[in-house]
Amino acid sequence: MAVLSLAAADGELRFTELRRAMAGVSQKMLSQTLKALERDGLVSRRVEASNPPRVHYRLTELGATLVPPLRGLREWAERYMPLVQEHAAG
Amino acid sequence: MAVLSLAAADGELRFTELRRAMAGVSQKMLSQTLKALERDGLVSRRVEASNPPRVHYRLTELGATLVPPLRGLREWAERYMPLVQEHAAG
DNA sequence: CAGCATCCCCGATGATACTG
DNA sequence: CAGTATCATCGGGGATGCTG
Repeated sequence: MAVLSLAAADGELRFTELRRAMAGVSQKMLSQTLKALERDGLVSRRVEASNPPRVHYRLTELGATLVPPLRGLREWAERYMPLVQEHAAG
Repeated sequence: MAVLSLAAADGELRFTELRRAMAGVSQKMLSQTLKALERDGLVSRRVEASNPPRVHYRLTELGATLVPPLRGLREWAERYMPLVQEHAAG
């Protein structure tokens, strides 16, 4: 989800911008997720040494390769999750 | 993963066949997962009343729509996970 | 064979508070 | 602003044993 938000931005996003883009995700989880994505080489992190500091995230080339498959899943969910929920309910 | 195994079989699979196809998944989790997939309308279940009983699973039409996006993810993983692991290690 | 029931534990996650 | 640290919870999931 963070990957898709960064892809949609088509460039860099700051931490707080990501938080806004991903409502319902706690700061802790977003922080952990970004650290993991960075460790895995999918996202790169750039710190702007101002006051207050600004931290910018962007997809790496490797991270960008993940975007199409993730989009496929999200599109499936948007199209079919209503049917799934209907079946699960009834 | 169960969905992809069923798709690969292009028909029905019995419980034990699914277990074999998905090494590393406990019986409990496979059972829970299949029940959830059935509840969600992605998988259908057919009980052959023999002794011992045989239970067959197959994808529904809705379940089949999920196959292409899942294949996309799996293909990404096969291609790029080695790079991810290398980055995470080094 | 295909599960369900039970026990148990650990790790993921939230809430809250603190920091450079 | 962009985190880290600490505490508490709670549920996912393994191990095991039983059953129609």
